[in-house]
Amino acid sequence: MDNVTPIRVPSHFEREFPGASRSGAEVAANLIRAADALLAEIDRRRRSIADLSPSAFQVLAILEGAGEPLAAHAIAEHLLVSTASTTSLLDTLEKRGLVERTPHPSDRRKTLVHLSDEACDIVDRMLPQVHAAATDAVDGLSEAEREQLIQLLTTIRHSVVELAKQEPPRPKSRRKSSARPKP
Amino acid sequence: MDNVTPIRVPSHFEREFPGASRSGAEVAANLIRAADALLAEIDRRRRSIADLSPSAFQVLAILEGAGEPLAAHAIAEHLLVSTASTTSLLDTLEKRGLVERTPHPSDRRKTLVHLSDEACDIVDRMLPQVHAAATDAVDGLSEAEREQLIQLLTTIRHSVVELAKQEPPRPKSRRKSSARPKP
DNA sequence: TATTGTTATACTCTATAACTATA
DNA sequence: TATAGTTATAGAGTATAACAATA
Repeated sequence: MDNVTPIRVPSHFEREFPGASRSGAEVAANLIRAADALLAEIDRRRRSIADLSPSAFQVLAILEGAGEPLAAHAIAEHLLVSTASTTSLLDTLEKRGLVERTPHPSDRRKTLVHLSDEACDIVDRMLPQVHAAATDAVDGLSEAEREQLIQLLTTIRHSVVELAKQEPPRPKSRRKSSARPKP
Repeated sequence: MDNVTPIRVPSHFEREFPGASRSGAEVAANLIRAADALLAEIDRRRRSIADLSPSAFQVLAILEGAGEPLAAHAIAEHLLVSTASTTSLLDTLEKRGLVERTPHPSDRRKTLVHLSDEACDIVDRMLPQVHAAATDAVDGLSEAEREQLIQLLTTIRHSVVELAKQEPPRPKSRRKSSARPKP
């Protein structure tokens, strides 16, 4: 009935991919799947409050976190998307009555984006759900294990950030497994 | 120069969100960010080989992993998307010369999807890159730490899978921080 | 000249519904 | 009646390029 076990990689893995680490592949698979499951659960809870896309929620959260109206380009920078994409997101939110755009008082190039009362209400109900999901997700871990996990994940993130600074690397060979099912 | 440190949550967190766990929020944030960084690096490496979307790569990987042509609905089931969406993905791949569709010999409702030689070549160059990313990402961890990490992630995934079976839960209150900047 | 925001256009992924052909 | 696949349509997020208004 309880079928959640570690994702494992077959023993011939390192023969098929010379230079690759089997435990590395297993860590990667388990990391990505765990994060994916958690994100899906968070998204499910957010949707139980309001049917908005993750990006739309993010815009609301950014505005709420700022505690004051922001110019559109500031939102674009937080989201790491283009200003044109942000315009499109804000159009959707404005149509739904969740944000309002007003001219900036001193710089007439800018538009200030405000949260509506309904949007504030959505964020106030959404955040406890999100944090409850995180709280429940780590229910099976001791405080020591949580801290250990944070450290291990940070080590990985550190390595990946370093990799991202380099060239996409040298090609490596692959040795195809000999026996392959045939049509 | 090396600025990757654990993501932390402010100390007033549990006051603002009664019932939520600060360490849970920290674990969640670090988990999601680490997975996101790794996925971005994997995607970057795949794109250095061929400019295809993650879904398109997944179709190729599914077909390669099967070792034989698959019917379209089988691909849809692996991808967890609708058959209509799969048709669209296959259309794109076919236009690029990466897959070919042929009629199923015995069941004339079905279409068999084959990888082209070019697609096989792309997958053969792509997989070593993906596995090298995973290998490099865990470079800083001992084998014992890797195994420990896999266990911790599996515990979390287990909890989340259980949560996903339940109703999206009871609303919880939020206590807004007192001092808020004003426009 | 640089910045801000919008429009126009295009592309991807995804979905549902309606439909055809086949089993 | 059920299954396989396609088409039609729609809506989301995202991007680039061109543009207007303002600094």
